[in-house]
Amino acid sequence: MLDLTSLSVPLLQWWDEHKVDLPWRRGRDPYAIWIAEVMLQQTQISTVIPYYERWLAQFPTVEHLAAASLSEVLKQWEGLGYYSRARNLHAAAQTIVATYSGQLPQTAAELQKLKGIGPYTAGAIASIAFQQPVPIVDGNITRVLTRLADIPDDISQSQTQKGIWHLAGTLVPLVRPGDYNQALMELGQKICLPAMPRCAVCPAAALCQARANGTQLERPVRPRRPGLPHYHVAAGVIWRDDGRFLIAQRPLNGLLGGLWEFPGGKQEPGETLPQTLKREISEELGIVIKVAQPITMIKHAYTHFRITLHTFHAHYQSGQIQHLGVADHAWVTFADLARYPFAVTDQKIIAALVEQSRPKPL
DNA sequence: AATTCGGGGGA
DNA sequence: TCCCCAGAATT
Repeated sequence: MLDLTSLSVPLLQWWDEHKVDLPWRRGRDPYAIWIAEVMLQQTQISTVIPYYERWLAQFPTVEHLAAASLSEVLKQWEGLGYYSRARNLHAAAQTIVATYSGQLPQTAAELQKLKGIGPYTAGAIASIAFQQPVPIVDGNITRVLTRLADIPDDISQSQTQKGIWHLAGTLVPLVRPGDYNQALMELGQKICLPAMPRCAVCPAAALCQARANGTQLERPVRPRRPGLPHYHVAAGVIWRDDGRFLIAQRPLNGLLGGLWEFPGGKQEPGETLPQTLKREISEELGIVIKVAQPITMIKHAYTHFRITLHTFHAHYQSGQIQHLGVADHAWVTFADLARYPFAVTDQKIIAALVEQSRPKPL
């Protein structure tokens, strides 16, 4: 049987020499580490850094976050994706203030009771902020460990995941567990790369079973993903006679929950796009509109499907607005938009509107 | 156990 | 294009 128990020694030695300076490594504030770990869920470091800096400036403590409104919180998260993370951070902050006296719990088990904190984030906070010798497993560590132990099983299977977590648990050292966990992730990020692992400079190369077997590029084993469906979506900038236009807030749960948008929806078979828009506005808001000229067309890929978003000018005609498929609505001017959190596609619509309303050069 | 949640970066 | 990313919650 393979012996990886000595892994932490060369790994920590490598990390002490090569570790990257990151904003969340400059202090020991558990709150700041929590924010960083949640932002880093499924999100790359370079994407997170500017959001992290702005967040801590706006919400420097858990009390500041707990006291903020959901709109303020979503506005700070705007563009980062997986918006339930922001809603859960907000809710967990209020729990921490109300039932933990404003202090994060120190054990992984207690941390995991908070909204938005699962096995990874609980282990990360417990080991990095509180020096608890508990394991973590993320995408990087999954790749490193399936290579070190040359695990041939499909990592999407819960049985395989369980095995990887168990292996990770046997490797965590009692000294510097947080540094060790970060080092293992950074090894995956800098050395044990998905398509081109740099085995020649890897501090764990001598221990690596996949390297010995020549199977590095076949680890980890993932299932194939089917092709993504493609939808056409119509959205409207619906004008009222006083020069204001309509925006709507999406339901708090589900895709882009709580974000604002130009209302509309998916095209159904046999429909023209203007028909789609008129129908969706009727179904979601209960009003009748007249669709006018097209504004712009935007392509966007989500995790499980792709869309082409067609946006039109439109005019309010009749009916009283009801919240049939939206959480809220507002009649606004351009100057109002800065206060509302929008998804990236709708930010592009706004940019197109601004561009078209600017006087054209001759 | 499988699906649903964003958006960007890199090969 | 496709893969990948310091995953969690829901069904």
